[in-house]
Amino acid sequence: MNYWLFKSEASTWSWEQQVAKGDAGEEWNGVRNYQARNNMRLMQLGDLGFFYLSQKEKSVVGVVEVCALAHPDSTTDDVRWECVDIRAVGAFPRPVTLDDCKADPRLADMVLVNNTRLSVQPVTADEWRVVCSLGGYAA
DNA sequence: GCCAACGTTGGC
DNA sequence: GCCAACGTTGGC
Repeated sequence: MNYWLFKSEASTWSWEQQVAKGDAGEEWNGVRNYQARNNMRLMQLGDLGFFYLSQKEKSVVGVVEVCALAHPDSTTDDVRWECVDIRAVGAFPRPVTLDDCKADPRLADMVLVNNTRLSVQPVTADEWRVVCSLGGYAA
């Protein structure tokens, strides 16, 4: 079981849209970055991830689960780009902001804090527990 | 809206 | 294979 973080802009794909897809989930398409794609190729069914909103909210707002392994991205014919499907598992009672993460010494090495531009990134088990705790989310 | 950081592209 | 130019992301 590994942990991840998926970054989205609310204006492009919001948490509400993700939740509306229900248990069937939706493919996390549109990623055009090799590092992000490679991370998705490493994902296993049942892996969990944070749903993070960039730009305005800059907060982790919920938890998602990988429900389909990496497959070709339906939004392009370019065979280089693949994506997984994810489904919403639960919302954070309290969103955890980027500032919250920066302020917590236990999250000093979190990719979110150190590589702002990577849109699909790994999260360690320790970081997972800390962020869930800050968000009042019972893992 | 600006700009820093980073990734990608393409000429050499 | 290097690197300059360019494009994009995302925090501020």
